[in-house]
Amino acid sequence: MPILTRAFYERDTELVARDLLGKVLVRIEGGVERAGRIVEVEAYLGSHDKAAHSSRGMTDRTRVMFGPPGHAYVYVIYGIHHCMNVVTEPEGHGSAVLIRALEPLSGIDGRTSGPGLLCKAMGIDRRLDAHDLLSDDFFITSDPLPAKRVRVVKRPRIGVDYAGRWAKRLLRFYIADNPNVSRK
DNA sequence: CTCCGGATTCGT
DNA sequence: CGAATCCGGAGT
Repeated sequence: MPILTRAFYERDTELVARDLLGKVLVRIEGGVERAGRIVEVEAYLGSHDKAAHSSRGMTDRTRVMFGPPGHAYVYVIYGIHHCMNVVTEPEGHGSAVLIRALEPLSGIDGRTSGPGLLCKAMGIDRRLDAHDLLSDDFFITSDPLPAKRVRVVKRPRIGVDYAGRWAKRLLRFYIADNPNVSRK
């Protein structure tokens, strides 16, 4: 199972988002391995994207988004849940891909359809913010099985109605007919 | 320092 | 449809 390289992440964010579908997110903690196939993502294009956290400039929280690609950007939402992103494009761009749903593969207890739910099921929290995904305990690999031909659905991103015209962009991607997608 | 609101989820 | 519940970010 080859781990995705820095070069994979250091590309156009929409391409990375699309290519992450079908890849496998792995978290190993205390000898326990948890893994899930990525079936739904959203692209946040950079500081010009009004729906992206980075559009408010670099702050303590968003510094990771402006950092080098291939790192996790994990933040707390509504004081209750965590959301996980992977940083994309060259350092300084402020772009990332939000992981929104997984198909459970191994070691997973609980639901994985939704950004907060999958973080809970995978044991992902703020301690993993800024964690390098080119590491041996938290990474993304390509599918160990032969790549399937999947149809990708494009929709507006969820929960960003405040972002004006950016709310209309089709930057949410998911695998068609996959039952683990958070919503149709 | 205070105040506001959120890339969500769950229960009514 | 409203509550839960914390913290980042903006303003004083």
